[in-house]
This record gives sequence, structure tokens and C-alpha cells, in this order.
Amino acid sequence: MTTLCATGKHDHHDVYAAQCPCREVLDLLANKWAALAIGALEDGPLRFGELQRRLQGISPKVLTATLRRLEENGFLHREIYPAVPLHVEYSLTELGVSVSVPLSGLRTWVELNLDKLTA
Amino acid sequence: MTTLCATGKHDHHDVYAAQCPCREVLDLLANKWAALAIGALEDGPLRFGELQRRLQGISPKVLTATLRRLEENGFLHREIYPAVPLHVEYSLTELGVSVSVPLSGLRTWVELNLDKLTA
DNA sequence: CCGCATCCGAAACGATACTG
DNA sequence: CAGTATCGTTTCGGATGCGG
Repeated sequence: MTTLCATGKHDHHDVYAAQCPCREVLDLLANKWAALAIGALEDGPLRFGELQRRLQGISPKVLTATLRRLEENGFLHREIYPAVPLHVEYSLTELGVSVSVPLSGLRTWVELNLDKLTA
Repeated sequence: MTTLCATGKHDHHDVYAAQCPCREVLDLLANKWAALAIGALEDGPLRFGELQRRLQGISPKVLTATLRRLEENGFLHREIYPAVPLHVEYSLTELGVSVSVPLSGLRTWVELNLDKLTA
């Protein structure tokens, strides 16, 4: 098994390899707030405040950090409209739309199977 | 929209509701180590040490905590064989097999799309 | 060989108040 | 409106040592 993909020389990546960049990406996406944020943007662009209302319980600080990391990794786009009052819109990139599929699968699994859990 | 499912009176759950038990479950599953552990058990039961070798970089403490939470929530089963030396096997429950599907989707997405990431 | 206990530092989280 | 700054709390994670 060629699981060494740290140098980027292999085109076969492995999330189980500690040095693989996959890990960072998995860590970014396999995260409560990231999964919810991407899902919230599936139906179209949203503003900061709208996102905060949908992701009930998130603080502005954590929401900012979540959105920044997703933007830095190319999953969403941040568009600023310099009007008064200020207007900022977040939307999924092509990559974000792509990853929203498996994330949506996880979210819906939870909603559909919650009743089967004992705890 | 009836998003109040804290009392368990509704059969329609919503991961976006802060008070919904969904949140805890999503938090448990949308997690790097949980996703990797469940994936590692897809092909059959594994012992603690085998899991630790596959989930490269995980410490025994964190692995123990991960496995325990997954067990408490009914995603995997812990079988103890009181032999010498001690033998403990972890395996997916029916629920674990069920959730391994969307989790597998996320893992493979990362491996297949890593090359498209800028950072 | 399995896995729990403890300690400790680092990071994440959450609430609140405040600025461009 | 869209964040940032600050602070206190909580959790995460690695290292180590012990017990079954």
C-alpha cells in the first residue's frame, strides 16, 4: 500500500495516513459547524446574520472562524457589497457544492435515525 | 416550521435547532477520529491495537474516548475475550453499519478531490 | 498486550461588549 | 450590518505511568 502522500507525489491519497494533507481537509469538513454552514448555503447565498440565525447557538466569533477556514480552502466565496449598511454574502463555490452532497447525507442520516439511538 | 424537538414529541428532527438531540449526535459523528474509526471497522472487527495502527497518529487516550462514546451511542460493540493475553474486539453494530455509508462518502470525497484544493 | 488514570499545555468554545 | 477584542471556561490532545 502506498499511503505516503505527504509530498504530493502520489495521486492516490489516504485519509488514514497521518502525514497526508487529506487529514487537514477531513478535519475541516468533519466538523459540526462546517457541515451545518455548507448545508445552509445549499439553497443559495446568505449573509452573515442570516447564517448566524440558521446555525442556532453559534457565536459570531466561531461563525467567523468557520467561514474563514472554509473560504481559505476554496469551499465558499465571500462577496462584499460596499453599501450602507454593509452587505456581505457567502455562497458555495463549485467545490462547496460538490462536498455538500456527502455532508447532506450525513445530516439527513442523523435526522432520520435519531429515534433509533438509545442514549 | 416545527423545529422544536427537544422534548422528543416531534418525529421530525432538525440538526439546525440548537436544542435538538440531533446536535449531539452530529457532533459525535462529524469528527475526524469517529469518521476514521467507523470506516476502519467496515471490513470487520478489529482490536484496540489494530485500530490504533490504522488511525495513524491517534493516542491511546483519544482512541479510548472515541470508542467509548461511539459504544455508548450504540454505533459499535465491544467484545471482551478474557484470555491471556487479554483480547478485546470492536465491531460495528447495525446502526454503525448504517452510518458508515454517509461517512464513507465523506472520506472518499476528500481522497478524490484533494487535488482540487488550493491550500 | 489492553486500556485506564493523571497531569498538563494548547486549542476551541461561548458570552459579551465594542468598532468600522 | 458585519465582524473584532477580550475574557473565562471547556475540551482536546500528547506524554507518561500503572493495573488487569
